[in-house]
Amino acid sequence: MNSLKDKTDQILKAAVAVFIKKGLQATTQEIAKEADVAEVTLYRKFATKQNLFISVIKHVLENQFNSKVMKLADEADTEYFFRKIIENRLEVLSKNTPLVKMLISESLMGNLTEEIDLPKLIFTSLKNGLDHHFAGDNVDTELCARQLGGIFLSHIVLPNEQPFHHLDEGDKEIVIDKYTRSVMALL
Amino acid sequence: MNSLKDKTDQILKAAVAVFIKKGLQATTQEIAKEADVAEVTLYRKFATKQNLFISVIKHVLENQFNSKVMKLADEADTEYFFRKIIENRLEVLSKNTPLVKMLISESLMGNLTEEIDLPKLIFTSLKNGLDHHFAGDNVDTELCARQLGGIFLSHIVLPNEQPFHHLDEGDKEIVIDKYTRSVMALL
DNA sequence: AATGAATGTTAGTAATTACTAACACAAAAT
DNA sequence: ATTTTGTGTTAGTAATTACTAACATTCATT
Repeated sequence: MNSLKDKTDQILKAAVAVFIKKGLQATTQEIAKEADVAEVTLYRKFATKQNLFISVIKHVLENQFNSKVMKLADEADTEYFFRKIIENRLEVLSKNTPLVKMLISESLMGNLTEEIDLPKLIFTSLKNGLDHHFAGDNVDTELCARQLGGIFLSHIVLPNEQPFHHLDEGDKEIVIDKYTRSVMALL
Repeated sequence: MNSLKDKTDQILKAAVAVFIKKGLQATTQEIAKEADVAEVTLYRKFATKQNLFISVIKHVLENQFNSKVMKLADEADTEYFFRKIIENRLEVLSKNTPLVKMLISESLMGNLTEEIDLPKLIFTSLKNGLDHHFAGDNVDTELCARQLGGIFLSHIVLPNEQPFHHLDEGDKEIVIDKYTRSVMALL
């Protein structure tokens, strides 16, 4: 028999894995099995599947997608600022592609817009950083944020290997440079 | 009682509407009700829900997303070429946002990748046009296609009103111009 | 008028699934 | 030692849902 240690983390961890594979349609049965707990334990801790789902999403948003945009926004050099944002976000995204795919999918389906407006989160996180960096300047930060978001989305939605895994370091820098130039062309 | 005219179109039309709202999770009951036919009629014509779903998607892909990219690719002026692609695709997308959201969502969920690889469709449609236009030139058409795709995706996934509905014609041209410059910056 | 094709109606099956109740048990806290 | 807490087990309910069978009906064609 299992120990009596609190199973909450165990459940959350398993739920992430299962929700990534199947989205909100995943069953509590599957999750319980993956977590190696009784199904009822899951209900005792999270009451409903929907609630577990939301908990999982909040959990991963807090722990795995902390944006560096604001920290970088203090940087004086705009080109460097852009390059670093792009570099950092593509890095994070490439390590969480299945998760992000699921999040976007569920968001587009309207399965989490009430509690968590993911597109808005992405967008305003970028826009706030840009607003900070370009404070006082006459820059269309909304368009820039959209463009940056588009670059990231293209790497999630469009077909591709893990970004840059097929490139050596030199080529990778060239690509990020090009992205940077393309965003700067909006200014 | 209803006429005996073939109900196939009626069902397809209703199925589009319902699938847009609920994705593959929509029930045949809902679709039959929306189409004002008996549920069994739907099964007699499409055998399974999955099959109806695929039929619907093939139908809309053929009828509503005919790409102009190839036609424009003959255009000599690269800047004009880009501008026209962007203009046209954003126009089409803005008129089909809910549909495209559903398609992307289901694609990311893996509910249609076997039969229809939507990301690949989008990507290769763009890339083929670019390859044609830049034949012989040393241009990273893959990166360009990704960038264009990113612009379109940003308008689907990120929060925004219908693209350009809040802008007058002059502002709209400015934005498309900026997008064009940003893609040209990749060359 | 008779036939056939397309559709509707009614009824049902079998599987899934979110969620609950009741009781048993083990370990930690008191 | 007793209580409390966390968990497991078994059993179940009520709802949903893809899909089918059998038969009735209506319209168009001949």
